[in-house]
Amino acid sequence: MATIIDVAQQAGVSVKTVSRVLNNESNVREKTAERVRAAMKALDYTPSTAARELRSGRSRSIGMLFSDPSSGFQARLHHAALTACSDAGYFLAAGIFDETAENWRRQLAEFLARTRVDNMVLVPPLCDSDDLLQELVDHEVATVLISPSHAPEGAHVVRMDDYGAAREITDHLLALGHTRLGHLTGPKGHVASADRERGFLDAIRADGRAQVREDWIRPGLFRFKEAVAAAESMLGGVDRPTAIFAANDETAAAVCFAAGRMGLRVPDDLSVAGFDDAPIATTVWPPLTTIAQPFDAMAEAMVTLIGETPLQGEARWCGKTLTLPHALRPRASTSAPAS
Amino acid sequence: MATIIDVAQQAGVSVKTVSRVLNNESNVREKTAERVRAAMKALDYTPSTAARELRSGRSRSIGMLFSDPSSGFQARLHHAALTACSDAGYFLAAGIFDETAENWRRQLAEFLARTRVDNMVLVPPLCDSDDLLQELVDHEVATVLISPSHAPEGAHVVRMDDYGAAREITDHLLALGHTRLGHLTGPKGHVASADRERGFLDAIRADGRAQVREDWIRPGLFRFKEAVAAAESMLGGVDRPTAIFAANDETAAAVCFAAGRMGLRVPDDLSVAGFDDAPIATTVWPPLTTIAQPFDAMAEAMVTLIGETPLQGEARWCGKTLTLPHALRPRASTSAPAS
DNA sequence: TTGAAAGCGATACCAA
DNA sequence: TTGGTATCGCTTTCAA
Repeated sequence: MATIIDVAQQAGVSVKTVSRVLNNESNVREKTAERVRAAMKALDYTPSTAARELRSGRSRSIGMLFSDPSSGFQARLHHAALTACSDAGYFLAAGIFDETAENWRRQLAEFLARTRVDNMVLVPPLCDSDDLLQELVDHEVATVLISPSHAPEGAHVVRMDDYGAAREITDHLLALGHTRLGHLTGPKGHVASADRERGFLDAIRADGRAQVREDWIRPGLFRFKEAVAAAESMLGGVDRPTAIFAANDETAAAVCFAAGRMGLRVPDDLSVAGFDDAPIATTVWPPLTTIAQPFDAMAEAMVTLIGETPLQGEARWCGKTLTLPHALRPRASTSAPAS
Repeated sequence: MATIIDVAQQAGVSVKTVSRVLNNESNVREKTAERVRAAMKALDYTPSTAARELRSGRSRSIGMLFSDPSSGFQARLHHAALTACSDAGYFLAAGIFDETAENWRRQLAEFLARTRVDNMVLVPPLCDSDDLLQELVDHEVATVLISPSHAPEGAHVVRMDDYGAAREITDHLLALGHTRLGHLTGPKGHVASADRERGFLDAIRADGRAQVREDWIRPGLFRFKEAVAAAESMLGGVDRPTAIFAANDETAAAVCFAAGRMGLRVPDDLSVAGFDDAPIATTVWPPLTTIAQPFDAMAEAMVTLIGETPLQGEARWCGKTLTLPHALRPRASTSAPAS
């Protein structure tokens, strides 16, 4: 494997000049830089990460902590982060972290010592732990929070607009002609699903034609079983909604399940919309109309933010908030109501 | 952060001795080693990965390539690998790899150059690409294959016993008293699901009481929609199975869905069993009886194998095959048939 | 704008 | 069983 010395010889310059080109330092004549780049390509040169890290003290790794990597949300974010890091030449150092463990501070210290990252990404629900963030600040680790409930000082935030997305998907149902709309909410205390409920309500009120029916807003709690029960009680009588928006895709699938059990066909007799564009949205039949969270864009934004964050100084702790655009995915589970 | 020199001074020995302790070399007097370990603990010393990698040329990273990280199987393996690596002090360098891309060789070379791993783990379906394995051998990268269709020369294999697991879950249904058993197969060419079908058939034949009914063995193809159709045609007549074993959990969920639509209750009117213990197995209601793949054990085995693999020499290419025990997870979706 | 030399923190080789 | 010293590939410092 070629080293920086080989490149320097090939290009007829000093190693320092090669290093300058490698780090995009400005004070290199363009012609020289060109020659160096050609030499790199000719020798198929890749700089040694180990050597760079050793000497510079800074690592090309970004830390990412998961509390429950089997959760679909975290897994998808993980994947997106992997891709984004790989594209930007970073390394993703993922770790499992148990925030409820007695010795979590020690766990964290070990992770930091082993990986030597100086940037960290926290995904829900870890991103809402102020203690954890404080500990990271104490370790001088700059942090990006993904979709936190609130935006604390001293951390960057990357999020999507749950409220706006919920309005949009509700508007989609209204535009199809539905005026009898039900909603399955998420768990209490889950800020994103509170936003989704608000979006649902505001969309209906803004539209004017439909009415908010308190008994058609029920807890789905993000759980299949509870959602089936809620949907069944909502769909039981003759006076029932023609469309239901569930706060996530699992509970939307549960609505389809309940509808099937009651002899209602989706979407002919009942339109169903979900949220997240989780794998289940396209495994069930019919596939679910839903909101795709901008995982890829979030991951890219996070890498960009980290790239812009200086290694030290005041500016390191100036948090920015980025809100990324989601996408409505209309699929076969929603259609105009039967007249 | 403390360095090896600090530790050496604190312990009153040379750096080389500290290095020996660090690497568990045998030729250190136990008393000296003890003193060194005490010094390490006192100084809260963590060796610099960068320096170790730079000097030794070997990396503490294990590469893992995914073709589709959103697949549940790959995601769960990824998680398990993450935990196992973290426990064993390795780093997991995960990468997205597109085996169908024109320039896959270049992709691979870049991954290897950037990560400098000398051990790689391949998960399905990548683990069945002989070209990829050959390329890794050419790059001197020792490889562990997870659940490959066949065991090629020059790679370790870690797998589970799909055939035995299918027999076991079928025996579970037989033991409950079912004699009318249906099966939803996976896609053609998917070796694991062919094994599952064989296990199903052999269990029935060995039992003797039940009979194999060709028309109760239908393609589920691992897809919800197809599985719903297959289940509906199987359950349509009065002459229908009292239990169905689906080759994975998604299609087992589809069977529940179809049953609900036809007014059959699970498990009272129909027992349903799946395979994989995927998230959907516990999201749907009732939760599915299924087979848990030994992801954690596989990941640990993979790390152990890699730890035992020498860095060079003939022994590096002697493949071992490890078959790990699965677990039957009896849940509410199966019960004795109504008499 | 460019280069020479020192050194990051560990391991390897050879010597004691 | 132990220690001294060169060295891995790069960045940093200082000088030209």
